[in-house]
Amino acid sequence: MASQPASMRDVAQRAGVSLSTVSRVLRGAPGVAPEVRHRVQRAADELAYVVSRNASGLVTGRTGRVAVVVPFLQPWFFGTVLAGVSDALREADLDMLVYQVGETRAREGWTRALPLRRNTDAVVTVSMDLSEEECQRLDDVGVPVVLVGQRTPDRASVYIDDRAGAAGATRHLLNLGHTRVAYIASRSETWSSASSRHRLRGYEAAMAEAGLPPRSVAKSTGHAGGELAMGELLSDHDPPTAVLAEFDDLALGAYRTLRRSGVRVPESISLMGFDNHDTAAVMDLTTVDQAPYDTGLTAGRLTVGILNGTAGTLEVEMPTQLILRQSTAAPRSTRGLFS
Amino acid sequence: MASQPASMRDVAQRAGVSLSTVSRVLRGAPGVAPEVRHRVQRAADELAYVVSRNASGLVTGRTGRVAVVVPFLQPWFFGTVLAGVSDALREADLDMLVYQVGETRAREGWTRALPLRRNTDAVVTVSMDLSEEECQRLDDVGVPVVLVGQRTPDRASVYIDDRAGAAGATRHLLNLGHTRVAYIASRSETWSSASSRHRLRGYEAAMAEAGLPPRSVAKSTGHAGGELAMGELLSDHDPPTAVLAEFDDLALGAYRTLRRSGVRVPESISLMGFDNHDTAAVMDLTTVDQAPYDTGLTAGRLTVGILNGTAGTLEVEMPTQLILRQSTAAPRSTRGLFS
DNA sequence: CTGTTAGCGCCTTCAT
DNA sequence: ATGAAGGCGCTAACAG
Repeated sequence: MASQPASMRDVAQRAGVSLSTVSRVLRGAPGVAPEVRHRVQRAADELAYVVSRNASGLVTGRTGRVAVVVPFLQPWFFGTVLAGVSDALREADLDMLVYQVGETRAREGWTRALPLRRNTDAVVTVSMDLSEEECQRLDDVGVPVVLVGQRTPDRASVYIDDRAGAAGATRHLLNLGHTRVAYIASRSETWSSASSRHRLRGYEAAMAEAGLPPRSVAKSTGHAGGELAMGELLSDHDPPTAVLAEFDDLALGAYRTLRRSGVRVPESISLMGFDNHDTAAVMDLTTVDQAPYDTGLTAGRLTVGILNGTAGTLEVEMPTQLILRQSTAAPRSTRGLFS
Repeated sequence: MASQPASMRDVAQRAGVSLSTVSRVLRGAPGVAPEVRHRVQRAADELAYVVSRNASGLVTGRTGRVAVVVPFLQPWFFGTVLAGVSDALREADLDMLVYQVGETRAREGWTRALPLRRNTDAVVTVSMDLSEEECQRLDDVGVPVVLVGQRTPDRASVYIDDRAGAAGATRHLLNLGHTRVAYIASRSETWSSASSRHRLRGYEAAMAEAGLPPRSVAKSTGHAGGELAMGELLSDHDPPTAVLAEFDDLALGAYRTLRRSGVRVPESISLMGFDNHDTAAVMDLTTVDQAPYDTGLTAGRLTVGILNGTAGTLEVEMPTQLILRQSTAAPRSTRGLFS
């Protein structure tokens, strides 16, 4: 039905007022008699009228839309961040445009390929690990940029302290009495993320602090990587009694190898992940939570704040939280703090 | 830099042509001399100019944007569907607007709350299980609606045959030689989804066909529901030797109960899920794949087709695929087809 | 093949 | 407190 959706003129006509009055009412602008305001409101409702952001944006210069750029959409993590961003934008009545960059990222100039220029009020990037040059190219679109999952000085960003999180996780294992604590890192052909580097450093720092030698393996990504890495660790001369993985996926892969080898968790080996993936809960895996939803929410609100000129701090560090489950325990042979 | 982003006029000036020529070039419209076309293109590139969809949409009546409405953004499933939709829309140079309805769904009139009216060329709903009335209200926004994960006669929709999928899964278990095959369903306080009902019916049909009595339990959703349901099944007089769960999450919960009870999978009980969730792979869970990415891709392309008036069939049924893993086997005591 | 003209629907002056 | 005019950046007819 409705071959032509109602326009502002229709509302004005129906309410018996002028266009400007309707505009004022719908925008919540002051200077309209309550009675009139009411009448217009009702006329708009009856016609199921909605302001065309297109048209209003044309004149105000604001689009009422925020672009969120993610490398991939599948992984649980991004969906969760997006949920947070979405909720925050909703509060401010902004729409969310989602761009999945994926493999095109490699290609030079993905930032140009996206029709960001005049179509967005702000850009939020999630885990994009942008170089300074890429950031500048984004600046060129002329809208505020908010970086999620990446800390960059003097830029609006929301991130976790990967280093501290990994160090805390390592200390948890050390406090249990473990002395041979190994680390499974990921390795990608294309590029190593800053987050990945920070976690490794956190582990190394905690080990150094305890005066213990670090031992880390990096095979590939995904649980395949975890499986292989754990295999290698098991063939060490003195296999570790505790293993921390860079993220849950790796830990689950490692877990699989352990199960197959008949090594019991946590009796013989304690295993820890990072991220608090859904599956970690099902598998009773001790891990580090980084609250991606909250990160998204915070980033969304920060974006809104910047747009409204009410933003305070531009750099927000989100806390990480140790989630204790059944996969870690004091080593059998050694006496730990809690045994 | 660029206090004012370049407009079409700037490009025209720089290329030494008129506005319409620039417009034609940028739109790929015919009737421009190759040489001029080239010159304009270059001018646009140099100014990093991007057409304002806002302005062009105002006159063409098309926004260049498609809204995708999902109940939630977190679950793996939706991210995967969105990835497919995103890729399809990208092919057609359309932007993707994402709306997470969440709990507001319950509230009357969520379809009004969304600024869909003049801001979108089409609406794609994912697993929204819309009532006829809700569909009609969506129709009122005056744009094509594509339903994903829901089959509704005479409406554009992309869905899987849940009934056939569940029946096939059940038959797999029957073919292995199982005769006591139970089903774990989900139960939500708020509403039962059509998909949920169809899967149950598929199971029942397959059992009936084999002349066996059905046995189903429904506790709650999530793995908690699976844990409880499996507990109940284990206390049956004649416990099942095979269990099919409505979706992987339930199956994983059930798996947890089995592990705790010392019941071995698949030696003592075969366990099957549905959906082919990430975790199912890690857990070696036999399941039914429904290729959510392909569903999204198909839905996206269908949407584009409808917008271009080149759409063929409006109802697309996506195939499901049995994924055989280690969690199902022939029953120990009975002789099955393959033992 | 190219340029000119008239709006698209709305917000913003400025008058009243 | 309200209305009338102008223009945001672009495309769709026309005219040349």
